[in-house]
Amino acid sequence: MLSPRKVIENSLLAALPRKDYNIMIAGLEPVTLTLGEVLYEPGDTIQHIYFPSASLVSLLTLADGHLALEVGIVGRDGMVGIPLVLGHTTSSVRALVQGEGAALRMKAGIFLKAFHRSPPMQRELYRYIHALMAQISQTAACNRFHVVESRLARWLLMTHDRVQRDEFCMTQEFLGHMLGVRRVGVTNAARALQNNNLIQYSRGNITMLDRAGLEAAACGCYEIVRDMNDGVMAGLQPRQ
Amino acid sequence: MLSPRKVIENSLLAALPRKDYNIMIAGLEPVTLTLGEVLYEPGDTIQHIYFPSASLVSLLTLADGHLALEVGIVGRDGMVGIPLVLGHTTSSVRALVQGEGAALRMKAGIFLKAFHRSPPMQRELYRYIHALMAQISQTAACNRFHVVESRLARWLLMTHDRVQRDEFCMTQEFLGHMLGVRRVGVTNAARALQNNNLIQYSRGNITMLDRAGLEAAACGCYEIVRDMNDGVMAGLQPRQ
DNA sequence: TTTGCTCCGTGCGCTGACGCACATACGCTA
DNA sequence: TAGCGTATGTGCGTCAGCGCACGGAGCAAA
Repeated sequence: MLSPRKVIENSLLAALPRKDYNIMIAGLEPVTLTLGEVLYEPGDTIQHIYFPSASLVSLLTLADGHLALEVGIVGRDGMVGIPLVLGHTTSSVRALVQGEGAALRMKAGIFLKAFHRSPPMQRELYRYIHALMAQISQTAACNRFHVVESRLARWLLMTHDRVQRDEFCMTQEFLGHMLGVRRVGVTNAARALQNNNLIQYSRGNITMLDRAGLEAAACGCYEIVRDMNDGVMAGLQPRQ
Repeated sequence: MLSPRKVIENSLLAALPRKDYNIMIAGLEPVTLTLGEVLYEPGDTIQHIYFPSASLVSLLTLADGHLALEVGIVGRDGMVGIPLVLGHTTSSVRALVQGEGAALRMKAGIFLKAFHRSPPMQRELYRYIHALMAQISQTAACNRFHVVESRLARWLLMTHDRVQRDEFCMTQEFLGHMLGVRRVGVTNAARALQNNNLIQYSRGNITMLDRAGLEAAACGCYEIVRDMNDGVMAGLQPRQ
């Protein structure tokens, strides 16, 4: 069975009152998401929703046979499968596992029942959707206006916030798909960051060396999104 | 008082059952939105929500003192003030009136009460939010990957769908803010479209000449977003 | 008719990123 | 320790879009 509550490391679940937590937990099963696994393609019917705990999932939009572009990151702060919450059964983006690790999974039908029985879960998810929309919007502007190096720094920071490890695995090819640029573009940007001793890079292993330095190298978009998220999370407690 | 129901030209309101429509209508007041009016800035507390009927509102993200970038368009198919629906009181984007005309407005507090009393309104708005997220995501990719000319064509088509007039008023400067490019970039793109007899352009007045041609000139993003919206709208009826 | 304002068109040097191709480096397996 | 596959580094020509600056054209009030 599932491990005791305190190790359920997903923020949305952790914030639930005991009663609602029990409603949710009944249908959840622990899974391990593997790097590169695709949870949904655009248009796919959503079979399961996922609450990442130690894993990380990217939401990607595709365009005209082009490269993909990441529009959102979901870690232990969120849920994958948001369309269900909004009364839709299909995903409009690709959901790709970008950080290997643990998650809790639930069948779509069971989730919907539990969701409708739990007003606190509803409130949390709606607020999370607000934060996600803000994240997507800001990322859109960032991808339009800022140079690759700043965007890479932002992306590393956002990832770091969610995996809570100083080292993670990520090839440049993969990063190119996230940022919507060529691998070579990532190579140059990563080397620039490495030359400034902000990160350490080797064969897919990225080590964060200097968070403060990275925040300086990143564009303001990182802070904007982070602060908005804080606002959301802070807002979770006082209500009712 | 408000005009009879059939001229309430907002899709979300028009789709409501009589009972729920009456709940909503009680708090609505007709207003005329004027070109360039800012309904919210990022961080602003939302005082009113708006259901555009003949008007058009752009959702813009700002970045580092850069140009703005449109992430979404709201016309008679939607509502402005979505954060309220998601339990938040502040906007994370700028809402700018981009097409002058009529809308129905409601005070935030009254709206929230009405919203919570009307499950059909809830269902419709949640489904609209799904469509809006899809629109934002796809627009993000489009703004990243496609050339100005295609994006301009897409933008004109999306606007045309919502204003349902063949002519509308829009300076190139303004368009630059929507697409996140310089005015001169718009000039070049607009001239290319005009040279192909797709639009007619003069001192802020754009006339659509050839929709099919514009669809050919636009990137696939237009169709992707439109089809997803159709899916949402089609989905509104059969449920329950 | 002149003045003034807003809007649109053009030119030019610059640069970030692209697309393509090839060269190296690491680490695993045989 | 030779070989192979994956991952990273480099080079080069091209181009869309930028920033800046100025020229011209339509419209309205004086």
